[in-house]
Amino acid sequence: MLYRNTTPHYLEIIFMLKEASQYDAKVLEQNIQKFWDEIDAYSRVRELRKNGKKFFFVDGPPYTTGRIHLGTAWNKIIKDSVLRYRSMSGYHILERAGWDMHGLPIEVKVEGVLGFKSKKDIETYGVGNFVAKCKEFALSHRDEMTVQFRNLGVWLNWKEPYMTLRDEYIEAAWWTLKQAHEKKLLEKGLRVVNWCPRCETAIADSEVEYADETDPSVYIKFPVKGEENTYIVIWTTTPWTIPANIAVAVHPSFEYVKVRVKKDGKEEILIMAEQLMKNVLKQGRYKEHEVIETMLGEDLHIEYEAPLGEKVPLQKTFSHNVYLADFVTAENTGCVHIAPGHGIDDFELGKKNNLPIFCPVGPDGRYTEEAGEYQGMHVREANQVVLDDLTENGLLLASGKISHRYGHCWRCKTSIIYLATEQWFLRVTDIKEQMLSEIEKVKWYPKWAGSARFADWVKGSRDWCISRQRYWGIPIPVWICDSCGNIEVMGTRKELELRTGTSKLPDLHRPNVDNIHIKCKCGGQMSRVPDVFDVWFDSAVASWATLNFPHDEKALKEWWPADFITEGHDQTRGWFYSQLGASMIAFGRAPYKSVLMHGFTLDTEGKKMSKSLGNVVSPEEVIAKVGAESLRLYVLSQNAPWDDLKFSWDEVGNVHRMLNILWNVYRFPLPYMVLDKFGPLEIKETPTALRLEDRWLLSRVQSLIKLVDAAMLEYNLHKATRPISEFILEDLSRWYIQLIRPRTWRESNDPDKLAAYYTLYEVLVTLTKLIAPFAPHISEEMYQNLVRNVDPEAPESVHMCDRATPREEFIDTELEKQMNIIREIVEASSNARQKLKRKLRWPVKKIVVAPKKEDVAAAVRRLEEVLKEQTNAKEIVLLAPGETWEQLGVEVLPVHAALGPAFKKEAGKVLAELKNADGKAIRKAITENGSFNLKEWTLTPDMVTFKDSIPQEIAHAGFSTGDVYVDTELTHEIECEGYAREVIRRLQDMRKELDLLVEEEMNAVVEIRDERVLELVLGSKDFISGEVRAQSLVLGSGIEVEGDLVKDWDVEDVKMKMGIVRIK
RNA sequence: GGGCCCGUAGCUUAGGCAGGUGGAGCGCUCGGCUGAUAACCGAGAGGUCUUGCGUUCAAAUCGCAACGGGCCCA
Repeated sequence: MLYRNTTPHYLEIIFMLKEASQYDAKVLEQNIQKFWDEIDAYSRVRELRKNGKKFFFVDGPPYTTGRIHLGTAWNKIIKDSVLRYRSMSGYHILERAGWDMHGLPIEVKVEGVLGFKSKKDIETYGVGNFVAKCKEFALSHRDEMTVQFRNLGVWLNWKEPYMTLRDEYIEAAWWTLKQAHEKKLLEKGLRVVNWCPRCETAIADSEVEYADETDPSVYIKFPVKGEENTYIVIWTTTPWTIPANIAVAVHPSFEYVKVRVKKDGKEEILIMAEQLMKNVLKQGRYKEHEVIETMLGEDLHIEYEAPLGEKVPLQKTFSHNVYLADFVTAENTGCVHIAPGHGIDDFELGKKNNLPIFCPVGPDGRYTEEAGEYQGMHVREANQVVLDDLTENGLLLASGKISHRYGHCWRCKTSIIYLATEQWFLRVTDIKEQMLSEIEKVKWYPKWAGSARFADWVKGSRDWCISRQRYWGIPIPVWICDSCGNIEVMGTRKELELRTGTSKLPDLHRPNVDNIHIKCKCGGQMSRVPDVFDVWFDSAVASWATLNFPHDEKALKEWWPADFITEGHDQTRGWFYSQLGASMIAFGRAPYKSVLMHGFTLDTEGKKMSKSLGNVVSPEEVIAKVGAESLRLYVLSQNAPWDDLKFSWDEVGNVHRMLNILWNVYRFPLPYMVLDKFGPLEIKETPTALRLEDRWLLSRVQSLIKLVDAAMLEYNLHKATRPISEFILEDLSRWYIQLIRPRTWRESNDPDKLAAYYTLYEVLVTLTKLIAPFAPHISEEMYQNLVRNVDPEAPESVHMCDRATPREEFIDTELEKQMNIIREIVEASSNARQKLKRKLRWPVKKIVVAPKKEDVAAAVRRLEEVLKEQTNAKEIVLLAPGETWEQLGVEVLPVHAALGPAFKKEAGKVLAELKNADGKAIRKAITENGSFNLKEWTLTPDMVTFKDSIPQEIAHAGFSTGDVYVDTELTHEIECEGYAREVIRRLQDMRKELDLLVEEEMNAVVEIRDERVLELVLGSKDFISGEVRAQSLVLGSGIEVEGDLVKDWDVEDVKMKMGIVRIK
């Protein structure tokens, strides 16, 4: 790792430095993050852009439960990359990290710590004490999570995050509710809500989690009034709701039947949907049946007796009838048990028909006094008791079990129940149309996230129940008069203080605001509704709360609405929705202009990561193995952002390898540049000595910038990062670095070498800026060394630089295409070499390129030198497009099926002659004249086919637009060089084994037993000495070999013994 | 049960909107390079593009259905 000079930049700064040979991500990242802290890079970058175009981003606040997981890491990495890119593009970014800190999840955790079982325990402990514990929990977890996010290199405003527990935030929520009240969108009402009997609170639709559970599946007979032994049959999975039954619903257009059935000698008449009769009779094990009447649902006018009337006396005061409903489906019996106090559809039907909303169950899940004999029993235990009672009454037709998806409290996992309770609602159904039209104005990435998914959810949404009967949350700022029922909503702390005469509330949480009363106009006393807000309402106001509205109206005018937000697809029903709802109420428009919806992280099998499956991979684990940078680039490049990400260690490893190669590419030229005192600042103009390969790389990097910009415009982070990796691997590492190696070794200070330095430097600096948003650490490291160490005037951090922009003067797309062709030819030639087992170390006499098209020929002509070097060929022969190489023979392949019938007995002779005939002549005659005379026989085109025959020492391989022939014939010159290189490579290998420095000299002895080979190698003695830095080199056969290291070698079946000696 | 998305080589994926011979990386096998070197490079084998039906001269691509996975809802 290089020593970084962090002293103020007026001091003369040294020069580029060599880098560590190993890419150690962890050390590098820690150093860089420390460096950012030291110079306060984050704040200075924001300050630097403060005159730029405004870009307002709202961070979807993670819930402060503890550790971050891979999904939250991905989420923040996307945010960070987008914001860094925007910042480098000149935008003035406003963003605060956000924390969601209220609500049931934390209450449940704290209850767990304190060993509480119910709300009573909390009340005994004291609401103030409990709330203090919750606050402490939220704050400490926020600190832990902040560290984890920062370790990912995520730059958000961590110093001034918005927190839902702060008074300013609470006031934003209060203010918003006041708007709802003023616009008559706030309503208190009796509704059936999802209810958690453990937490004793209403739960939002969006808080209900669905999971499989096994429940009773029972068929029950309700006795029809005035008709003996006649029953209407219903089906339910919640027998505990039978004591609250008020009605039965049927579908108006289904056919219903009255069936006479017999079992155990008893006869009864059952009513059910015609199409479900078979099922019901099977369930009841009725052997005989007879349909006695058929009618439509709308004609079914029936009154029946409450099935448990004698147990629940209140039931005797209600009348029970059959009603029509469209929601009835052709399942089970086609007759639906209706308990308006315990079901949403039931409730609606009850309201419509003025039925009593009978709900004999209390908040704790126990039956109330209204339930008669069942009073005090918990509904969970009631199922069996109710079934037993029904059996006793002879009303249970069948009883079984069913496994189905059922709603649970998302935090404590208790099965929810439906209860009719008094709750506070936001009437979002009144503004649904406006919400839908706002959705269309927002830019969604991908499109379907808004037009299909979100719009669909909003269409089906109901009024939003915002009240919770809990403690740790924003208190609902509604005061009601005890005597006249008048309502007042407090919009701010100030308003509350003015209205009540109180001041110096420690904060706005419960219980501080609980015992404050207001005098009503009517003279009565007003008290606060004891409820707190649904937490989703907290985060819903984030976009203005983060701007400190309502206190700071100026900020709202300048920044709001948000330019961009991004969250996972679960937030469709969550934050995308809650924000839209609250914002429509408060401001009448969507609070965001564009939304990127991203996916979920799954395990390699594509399954959800969960603790119970044991397949969870934590961000820390990944960082510990390969560093944050690899994780960042992995999650950005692996998938399209909106697809789910199947986590794979192998792929993470590939990304890490790519970064390692980038590291190698970057540090490769440093020793040479340092040695040569290469000064990039001294080069004011593009060097004239640029080779074609230099111009090619310069052009490639400009094209890359354009690709990245185009992808970022659409938040296609995968399409931005993949081409970068490809450029690093293919263009830089595999091609350009290989091409310029000989140039960098040159010891003189010639323009050719400088041109390579210039190119590599220019490209690496550009690349540094280009990758900075995605890989902020390694790019900073490279920047500090390549730029800051050379130019004290340069911005202190790469993140303070402007984004890389394409330099048009370098673009040569023609050259890029031509280089691609050359690369294809090089690949084909190594393919061909491999066929004849001729290593690249051995030069070849010539390479013949047979192009199919002129552009291939043009590429070869233009880039001949590159081609020659990379194929290690002494000569390149280029044929005209379409031309056949004259050294290829033509093999004539006889078509026996045609020759046989034509020449009969003589066919054998013809075949024999054909073998020795001149293939080329035959092909020429056949193609030009349509026939060929072979002695006395005339050959026609149907009798022969042709194939190019390739001489033995020629290796052939095709590429997409041509063919390559490699002439592998050995000459004296080639053998000299080949063997010399074999010897050199082995001596180098031994040097390394002895840990000799690159420039360190040595003495060497090489014994070669084969006289001919010895002769060949002797001819290259000086060449070898130079390459391996040998002061003395002794070559011979039968000589004594000794030294600091002695090794036996087998070089292409020739035995050699080599010894080298370190010079002290 | 409904909505949306996804299903391509052993693994991770490109291509799909605009139909015309399916392209990578990893792994595997074989080879190369050796002044990036506890690195790097090349080649080869590997695919009924989940299944079925349809539209079309032609379907991985368009349509319908089924199956499997994910998120959301009932």
